[in-house]
Amino acid sequence: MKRAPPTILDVAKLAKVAVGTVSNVLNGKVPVSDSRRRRVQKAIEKLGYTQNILATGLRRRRTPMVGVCVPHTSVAYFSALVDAFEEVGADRGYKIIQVLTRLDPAQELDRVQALLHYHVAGLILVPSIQPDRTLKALARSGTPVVIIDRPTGTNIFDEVTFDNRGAMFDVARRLIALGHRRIVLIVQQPKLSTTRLRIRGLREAVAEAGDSAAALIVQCGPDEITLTSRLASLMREANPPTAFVAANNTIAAWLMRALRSLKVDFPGDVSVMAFGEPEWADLVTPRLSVVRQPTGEIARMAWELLIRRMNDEKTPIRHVELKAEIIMRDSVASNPPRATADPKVTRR
Amino acid sequence: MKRAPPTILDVAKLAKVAVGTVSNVLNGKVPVSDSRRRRVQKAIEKLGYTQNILATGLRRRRTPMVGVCVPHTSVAYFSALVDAFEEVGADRGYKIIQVLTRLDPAQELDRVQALLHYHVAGLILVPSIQPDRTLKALARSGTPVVIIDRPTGTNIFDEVTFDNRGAMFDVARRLIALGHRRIVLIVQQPKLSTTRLRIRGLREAVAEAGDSAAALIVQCGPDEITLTSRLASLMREANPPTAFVAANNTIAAWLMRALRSLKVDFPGDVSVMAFGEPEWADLVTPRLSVVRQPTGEIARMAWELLIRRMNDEKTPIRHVELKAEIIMRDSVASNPPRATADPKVTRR
DNA sequence: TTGAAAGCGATACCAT
DNA sequence: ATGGTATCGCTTTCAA
Repeated sequence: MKRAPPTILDVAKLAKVAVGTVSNVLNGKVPVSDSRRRRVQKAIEKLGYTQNILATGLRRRRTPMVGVCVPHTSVAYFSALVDAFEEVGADRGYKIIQVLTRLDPAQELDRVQALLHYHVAGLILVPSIQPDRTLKALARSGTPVVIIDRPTGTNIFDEVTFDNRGAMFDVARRLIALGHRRIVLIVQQPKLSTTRLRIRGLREAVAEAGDSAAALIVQCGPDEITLTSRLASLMREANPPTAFVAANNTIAAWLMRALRSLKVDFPGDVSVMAFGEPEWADLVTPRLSVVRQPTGEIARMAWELLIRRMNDEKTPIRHVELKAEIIMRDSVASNPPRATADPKVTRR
Repeated sequence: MKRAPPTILDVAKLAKVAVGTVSNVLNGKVPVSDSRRRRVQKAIEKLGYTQNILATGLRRRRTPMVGVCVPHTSVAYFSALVDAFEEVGADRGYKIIQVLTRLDPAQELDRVQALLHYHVAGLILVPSIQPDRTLKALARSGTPVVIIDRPTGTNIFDEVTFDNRGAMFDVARRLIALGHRRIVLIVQQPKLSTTRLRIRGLREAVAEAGDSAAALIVQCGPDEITLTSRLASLMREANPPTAFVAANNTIAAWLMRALRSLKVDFPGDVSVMAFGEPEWADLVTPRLSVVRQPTGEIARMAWELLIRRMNDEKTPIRHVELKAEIIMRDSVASNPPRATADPKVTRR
């Protein structure tokens, strides 16, 4: 039963006007007399006409959609971002579509190029470890872009990030104040700009504490098993770490399972923190302390910058850095453990 | 520095061939002599030419992208599906894009129509509560579609679902065998086809158990607070329920927090189960028992059906129903609680 | 095989 | 304001 969908020409014929007039009614940019406008609208209604975006896009060299590119949706932080953009981006008729870049520079380039080939009006990107080629393609295309979460170190795009260095610095300081001296940061991708900033923050805090404190960076490997075995050997060392910070909720989950299987008690023997706020943070025992990233704010701000840039390609470039919030729960305790109410259990 | 991107015409000129020849090289459908083919390829290389999908799509009335439409990404089940499709769909040059439908029939229609206007080659949809208009639009468009997760009750699209009725039936049976007599199913959307099937499964199991057993359906409302207050009054009743089943991980998290704030001990006083397998299922105490949906299989099967239909629009319609897996962990216990190893604690 | 030319469905400019 | 028409970049006959 499917016949060819009606075109603007069909509408024009039925309304007895020129195609240009129909186009003008559609886009509401050029004035059209009331009588014709009504005729056109009636015809559109009758025919069930809908615009062919491909044709429009071909002509206009731009289609009304905005791409949001994130690595995965399994990391709660990213899925929160995606949901937040959907919430915020209903504006002005832009349609939002997501593509997944999978931590892989090649796939990132591929997916972003696909979006560019569709001549999207704008694009929001969480860059991968090695985004150079993607960024170059983006710059060459002239498409409005807002980079989020991971600073590129360049000054060619608007950016909305949050203060990873500062957050990690604060976290480390608090751990140190609680008596922790060997702090481990578990990362997935050491080369990521955010990872680097976190490492820097950690090192700074440790340096501030003097010789007694040390920072360790552990790369977690691709799966839980690998992480577990790394932790096992780490905990067997002479002077094992007493505090762990996981880079995201996935690693946090691996870490907690690993600690349990290794019979390392937390927060008794070690303290645990994570970046991101998964829904289970306060469901587990002990409740997980986290660095809560301002996803809603990031999305709102990024969208705002994107709109601005889509309206005026040459508005000055802005880099916005937001603050994260540290939420301390039971998974962090002092080290060595302090005396409890029961005097017999006193240690130290 | 951005000049107009090269077109097929530029390539043709540089290679001194007709545009049609370039097109033939590009699509590899019509044979082209080796010498010209090489010239064309060299020219493409030199110019950095890339096809304009909008123009191609306009001509072909179809673009090489496949849309995946899910409600949210915050429900682990959906984000797992999205990731699985990305994994599976790298095939044959189709690009996958996601759109979010937000549990809202209007937004669903809107987003799906946006995809249709781009003349996507195919579409995978988790339908909303009231997908009628969307389905109609889809059917009219003639676009290959595979429905997943929620059966439509129609026979116009391929479907890949899993056996919600059977899974719920089995779960209820096991709970009943453990002595539970009042079983609560907490749902978000009572009208959803999957919800209905689960309710049916629950009712059947309860009926089988005779008069002693009862099924309760609780609608959880939009947030945790609402659910908590509903549960509070429920637990105050004369004959409070002893088993809860949550429809997804979000509700499971709400439920667990609610029970804790109400000081209801589980699995002591009540048992808890959930549909879906969030990463935290075995991190919480007690470890959460779940119905694990076969996301990978669903994605694989759906993709296969979609490819089949994209290649042959009139292949017979197939409905595939997969089985879920029930994973029992500590959150489910017998009721009333059985004697423990310690004889003094024996109850009943 | 290859080249020339007719659209695909819309926009935008140019007269009127 | 309105109608007519060139044009966007590509695919696809149709002849040669």
